[in-house]
Amino acid sequence: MARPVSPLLSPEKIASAAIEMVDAGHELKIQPLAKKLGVSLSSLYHHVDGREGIIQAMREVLSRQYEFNPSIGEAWRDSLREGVNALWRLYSDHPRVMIHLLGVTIHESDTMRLYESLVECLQKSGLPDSEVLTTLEVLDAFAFGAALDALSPTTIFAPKDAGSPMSELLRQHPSGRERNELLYKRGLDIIFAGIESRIG
Amino acid sequence: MARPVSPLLSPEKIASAAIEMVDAGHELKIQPLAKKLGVSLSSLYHHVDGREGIIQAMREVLSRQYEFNPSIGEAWRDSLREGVNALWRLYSDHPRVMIHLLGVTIHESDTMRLYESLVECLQKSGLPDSEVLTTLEVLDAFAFGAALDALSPTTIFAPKDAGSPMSELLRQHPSGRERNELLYKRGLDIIFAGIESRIG
DNA sequence: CTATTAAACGAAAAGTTTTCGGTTAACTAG
DNA sequence: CTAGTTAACCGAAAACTTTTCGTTTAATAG
Repeated sequence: MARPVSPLLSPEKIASAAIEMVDAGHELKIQPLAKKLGVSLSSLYHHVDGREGIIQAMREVLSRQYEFNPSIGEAWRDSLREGVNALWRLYSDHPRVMIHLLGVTIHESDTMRLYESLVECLQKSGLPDSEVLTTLEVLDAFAFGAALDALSPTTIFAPKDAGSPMSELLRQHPSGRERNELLYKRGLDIIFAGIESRIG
Repeated sequence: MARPVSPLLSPEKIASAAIEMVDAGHELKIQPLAKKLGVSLSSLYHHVDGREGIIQAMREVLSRQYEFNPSIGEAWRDSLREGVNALWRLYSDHPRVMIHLLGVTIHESDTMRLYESLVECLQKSGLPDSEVLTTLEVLDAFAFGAALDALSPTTIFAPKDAGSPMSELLRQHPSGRERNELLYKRGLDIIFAGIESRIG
């Protein structure tokens, strides 16, 4: 086969397929990716610079996808919560992809704007300037950790002793996605309460 | 070479070398690992079940290394803080190893005991039973996220606009290890304050 | 003392990623 | 409306990694 009338591939198409693949729990392998895209293995190399290039492309596709426009005139609490939720969605929709992106830094262009919005919210909150960035980092770290938590097996804790204080609690504890979402919501509530107490 | 007088290898030795390797920022590859251990490639396969087996062995070595014995009669705040610090040390001493362990679940035996201690602290705090496990998960997710944050490049935020509100803050913001530790300490303070406000 | 198991090795096999040479379509000048 | 260049694809080979296998010899058990 020679050059087709319209291109079959593009960095975006490759990245999207790779994201699907990784989200589905598969390893990021080039051969299966080519098969999924219906092209030959070597064709991929005309659009991205190997495995590493595919990861870069995934990063770009995801940054573009998760924009955030804070509503004007909203209370800082609400804007901040919305903004962290956007971050959480980015992370928790694609935790497996995030692992590949860890060394790479998403922090740029579109995502940068999200962080800047969050900084503004925190400044409005009355938090001293010296604490704003660290607080943002705390929120980010929590959202990220909570998203990766979703990769844990459905039952995380499995105490040997059925009579332990933990076993009793586990009986009424949700699992799976429900557990993960509760963890995020509760954590955010706790951190917000913690921030308020620093302000007041 | 044939069977040596005393074995050159063991799962523990292999795991420790692998942990060193990964901590140093290298990929987990079998050939370099064998070289580092001064044995032939194939010898490793007598002690561990391939790559996956090495990861299991790393998990076991690390779980054993990070035990935690809460002091009797301490205030719950102090015990809880100490316990979370133990978790944080485990995660932040080896963030790159943690990435390999993500799907595998450390949560067992030694580490399990740590979680159980933390549950007891939280119960003593007066938090309603229905919130204890989720709160533990929040602390764990934060510690994990904060540890992975250390893998980010030294300067995380790099706004284009030098006059943005963020740029000003960045000028007085620490970087590298200092930044990461501040983030953890502040986050823990915030979460503790948040927990207190739920109790009170 | 002999049989079995353990620990190592080298070489081959299996699996993945990357490169290369070849083919044809699209684009760009003149 | 060519002719030359570039773009997009393919198949095959090369380069790397991981895993398996057959062989050698030391330790250990009966």
